[in-house]
Amino acid sequence: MTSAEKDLYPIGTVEKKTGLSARQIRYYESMGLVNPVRTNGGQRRYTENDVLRLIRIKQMRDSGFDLKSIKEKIQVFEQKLEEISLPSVNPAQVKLSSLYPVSNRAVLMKLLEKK
DNA sequence: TTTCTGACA
DNA sequence: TGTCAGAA
Repeated sequence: MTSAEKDLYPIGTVEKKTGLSARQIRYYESMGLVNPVRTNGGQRRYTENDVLRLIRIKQMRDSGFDLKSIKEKIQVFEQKLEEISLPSVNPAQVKLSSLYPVSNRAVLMKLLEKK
């Protein structure tokens, strides 16, 4: 199986997949909660990971968290991703299994499709 | 037709 | 957040 994770969705599809309105999706982006890429025409294109991230945001929102808390949560998450991505870090020094329930870094990176 | 930005209720 | 306008 080749690379089966290059799908990009327009905001309309994301609305259906997440249950959020385009208004909310764009607003969350302005708050730094998601970073979709843009087409030449300026339209937003979301990856599967952006969709999953938006679903998590929606769940947290429904759980009573304000956007500020959610934003902080995401920033901490991104920060941890950087840590485990640093080639200078020895796997033995990072208790990956205690941070995320994945068997290895490749799986995690694929799940989050980060550089 | 769909999406974009800005703006107003 | 919803929704309208005007443009792409």
